[in-house]
Amino acid sequence: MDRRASGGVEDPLARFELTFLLGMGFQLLLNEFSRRLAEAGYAELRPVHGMAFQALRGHGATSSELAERLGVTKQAAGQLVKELEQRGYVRREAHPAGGRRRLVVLTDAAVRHLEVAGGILRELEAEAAQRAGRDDLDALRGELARLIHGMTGEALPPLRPVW
Amino acid sequence: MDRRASGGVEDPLARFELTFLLGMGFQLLLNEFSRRLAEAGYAELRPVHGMAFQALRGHGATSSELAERLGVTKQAAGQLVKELEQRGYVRREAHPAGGRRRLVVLTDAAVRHLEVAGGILRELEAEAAQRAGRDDLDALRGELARLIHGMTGEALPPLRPVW
DNA sequence: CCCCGCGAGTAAAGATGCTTTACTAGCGAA
DNA sequence: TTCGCTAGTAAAGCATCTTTACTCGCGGGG
Repeated sequence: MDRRASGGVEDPLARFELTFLLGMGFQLLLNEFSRRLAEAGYAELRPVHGMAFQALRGHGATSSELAERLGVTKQAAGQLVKELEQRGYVRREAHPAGGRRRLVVLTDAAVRHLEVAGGILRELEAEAAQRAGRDDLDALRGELARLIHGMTGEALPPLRPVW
Repeated sequence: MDRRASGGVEDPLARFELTFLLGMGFQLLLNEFSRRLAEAGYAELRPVHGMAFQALRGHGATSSELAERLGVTKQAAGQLVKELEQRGYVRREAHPAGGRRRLVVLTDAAVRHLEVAGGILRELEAEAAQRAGRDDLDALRGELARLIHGMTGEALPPLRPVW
C-alpha cells in the first residue's frame, strides 16, 4: 500500500511550506527530548545548556569562544558559565595562553549529561525509524544534510534557542 | 556520482542527531525568510505575527481562541492583538455570539503580508529544490510529514517561537 | 427576579534571558 | 611607557512571556 495519498483524502501537511514542516518536526522532537531529559533528573538544564556542553566538549574553551559558538554575546555566555559552574557542570581553569583568559572545561557531571542526552536523542531517532522505516529515516537525514550544505557551504550554523 | 560519502571524507553532518539536523535546517530557512521579509518592508513583524495571521485567516477568532492556537496565554495573545491592531493588521469586530467576545479579523494589509510571506517561503523551497532536485525535496516533504504524523496522530502541533 | 457563576477580556506585576553600554585587567608591541 | 587589543565583568535596559488578580456580560437555578 502506497503511503502517499493517491486518490484518497489529501494530507493537510502537504499544504504546509517546507519551513513549517521543519519547524513542526523540530519542535515535536525537541519537546519530547526535553520531557525525557527532565524525567531523567535534568529538569534544571535547558537546551542551551546542552548546546554549551557540546561546544565545550573535548578541550574546553574560553567564555568568548563559547559565546561565538553559541551565537550570543560574551556576557550571555559568561552568565551561562557562572550558572553551570555553580551547579557543578563546568570548572574554570588557568588558560595556558595566560592573560585574563580562563579555560572553561566540563566536569564529569556534564559528561554524564551529554551521554544521557545523546542516548535520548538516539532513542527518539530509533523510535521514528521504527515507525517510518530505517531506510526512509536515512534518506531524511541525507536530504536534510544536503539542504543544510546547500545553504551554508561547509560551515555549520550555530543553533540558537530562539527564533 | 553517488551523493553519499562512499569511501571519501565523511560528512560531519552524518554525526549529528536527527533533532539537530532538523533544528539547523529550520533555523537556516527561517533566518533567510526573516531577512527577505524585512527587505520586503516587514521588519516590524516577527515570525509569531505571521503565525497569528495564519491562525486568524478565514473567519478570524477571539483572542482566547488565538491564544490556544498559538499555545500562549490569553494575555499574551491579547497583547499581540493590540499591537497588530495599532499597526493596522487586524480589526476587532462585534462577535456574533455576543457576550464580551470580540472577533479579531485580518485587514487587507495582513492578507497582503500573508501573500508576500507565502511567496518568500515558496521561493526558498524552489531554490532548495534547484540545488537538491525536485524529487529529493518532495521526498523530504513526505518524510517530514510521516515523522510529524507519527508523533502527533492527526492533530497538528502549535509552532511556538521559542525552544 | 436576582444573584451566582462562568468564560472573555484586561491590567499590573514578576520572571526570564537576552543585549547594550560601559567599565577593568593583563599583555605585547611601537 | 603608553597605546591598544582582547578577555572578562558589571549594571542597566529591553522584549516577551507568565502569574495573579480584577472587571464585564450573560444565562440559568433558586
